Amino acid sequence: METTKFFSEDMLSDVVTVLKALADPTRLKIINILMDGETCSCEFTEQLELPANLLSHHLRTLKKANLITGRRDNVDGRWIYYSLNKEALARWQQLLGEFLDPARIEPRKCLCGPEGQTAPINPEKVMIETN
Amino acid sequence: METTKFFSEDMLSDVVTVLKALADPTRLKIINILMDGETCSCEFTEQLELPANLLSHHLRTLKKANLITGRRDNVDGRWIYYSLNKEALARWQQLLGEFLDPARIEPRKCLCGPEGQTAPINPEKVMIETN
DNA sequence: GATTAAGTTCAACCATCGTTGAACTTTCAT
DNA sequence: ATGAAAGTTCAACGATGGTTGAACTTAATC
Repeated sequence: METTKFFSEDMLSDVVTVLKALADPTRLKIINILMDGETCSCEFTEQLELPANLLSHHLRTLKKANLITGRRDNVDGRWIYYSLNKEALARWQQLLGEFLDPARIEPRKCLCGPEGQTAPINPEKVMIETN
Repeated sequence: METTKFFSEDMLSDVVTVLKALADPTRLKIINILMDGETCSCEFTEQLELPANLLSHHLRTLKKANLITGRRDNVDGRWIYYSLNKEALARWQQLLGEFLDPARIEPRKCLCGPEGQTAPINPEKVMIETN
């Protein structure tokens, strides 16, 4: 008997990648800053006080998780602007919301242990057996 | 000028703890199995094919994140049953859902870069200046 | 072309984490 | 008490990941 899988095996890897990308205080702050709209890296270094290379590393991690995108400045190509991937965010909000949904929890109790053997929780079965 | 914080500083650590607890394929599977209701560890070892100590380690991580609870069998105290912490799950579903909400993304563009200096995006301001 | 500025990449370090095997604890059975 | 079973804890290993400083790329300026 196999449990119904929520995430397919190939999707599991993506889920873990995104969750790992989210599981860092600096990157959570980056995402929150990006909620204000397209942002240049000067705001990151100002608000996060990170060296440029470390900021680059975290942005790279978020990029690999497909959570953000970057584009170069039209006037001065040295500058880069970063934005949240709105579609990806919506997708993960939805998927994680469904996965964590407490309504999915079933009231079933495990019957394979000693407790389930000696004290069945099903009242109907008790009635039938005692008839 | 400071960005509006979504997670308070003390809460940030809890968020990271939960996200790190979730960011592992085995633990995601454990959570999904627990969606079927209270479960003894025999189901875990059967479905996950993990050595007992490794399973114990992952359950411990989920416990520390306050995502699951355990209780001993009433008949045979050697057995332990695990359940999802429904309230915690509901709370994180809510919080992560709000945090990731794409509706929070504002359309603002960064004006501090070269692009913003030479080509203002505000049409009104352009009208006024050319008048 | 040389120089400066914005970002990235690289190598190295250190901490964390998943994994493993063994020792240990707790609980029940004989 | 002795022994077995269910879980936990411990120590060690290997891999991953955040951090740092230096070298490198790319792009604009002189």
